Amino acid sequence: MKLITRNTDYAIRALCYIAKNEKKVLSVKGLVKESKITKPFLRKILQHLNKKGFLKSTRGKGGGFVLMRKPGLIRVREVIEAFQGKIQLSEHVFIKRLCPHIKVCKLKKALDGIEKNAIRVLNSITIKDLIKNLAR
Amino acid sequence: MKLITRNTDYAIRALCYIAKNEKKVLSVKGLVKESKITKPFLRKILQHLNKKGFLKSTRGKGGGFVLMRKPGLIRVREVIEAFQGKIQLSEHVFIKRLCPHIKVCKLKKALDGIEKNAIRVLNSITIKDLIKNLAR
DNA sequence: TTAAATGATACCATATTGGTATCATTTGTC
DNA sequence: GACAAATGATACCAATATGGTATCATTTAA
Ligand code: FES
Ligand code: FES
Repeated sequence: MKLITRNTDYAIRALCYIAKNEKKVLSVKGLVKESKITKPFLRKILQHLNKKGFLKSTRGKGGGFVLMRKPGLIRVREVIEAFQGKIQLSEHVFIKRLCPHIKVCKLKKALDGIEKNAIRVLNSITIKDLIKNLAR
Repeated sequence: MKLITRNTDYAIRALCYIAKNEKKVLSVKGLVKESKITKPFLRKILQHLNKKGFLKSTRGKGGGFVLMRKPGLIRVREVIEAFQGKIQLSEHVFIKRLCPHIKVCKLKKALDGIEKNAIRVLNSITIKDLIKNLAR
């Protein structure tokens, strides 16, 4: 029951690294050295980030990726949702048929609350926030 | 990314139903009617609840299950953990190798906070709370 | 003795996640 | 134009977790 899958985790790291080198066009090859992820897997992740509008790619020799937006405008919540779909922790209702108790169910309300909190927190953090502390 | 799996969901419902009929020994057969779950699957869930100390079973003809503790002492968090293991939302650290940034990582801190909140909320809800509203 | 119950366990089906491989296309450089 | 270096698209495989079924053994009341 992880909030963040490996895909997403890698994606966030990749974005951080690209953000630290703003302006430069970074190829997968360059990123592989930093991240210790295999090349084909990282490629897949970057391609996805490209499709979802976080990165802009340039093809051909000397190509690579740059950020589409400023790091301060990329929210962790968005990255998570790009890879894992909308954050929905509160699915609890007897399979799919709508439970007759849903209006009064304390558990449902609790789960909704937890979800809301998670979304709020994750939405408040941007890539900029993450690279600030990582001195290295 | 659900906080509660089907197993757990069913288990909670079963506990609620048994709690509403305190004192009575309820067999799987009886519960099946109420819950619309198949018998073998429900059996598995009840057996697990038994092993984990939520229910006490009596075997043989006329046997079945009763609660081991008062509904007010059965916390939703415990039931979740009995089926899904410890609530751990915050796994984010470059696979398993401990990330060098873990001390300062804002994301890690955020995830920890979300997890803490979830545990707190789920720990505050008992089976008693859940059956209070379900008039039926 | 029999029927009704749970205990234990092994098994299968499905979905999700994690990861690899391959071919096609673009583009800078010689 | 040839070639190499890059991404695009896509198909595929492996591992794991979840959801669910089946079967045989054991206990117990009547
Ligand atoms: S029991 Fe139906 S929504 Fe909680
Ligand atoms: S980046 Fe390592 S703990 Fe967050």
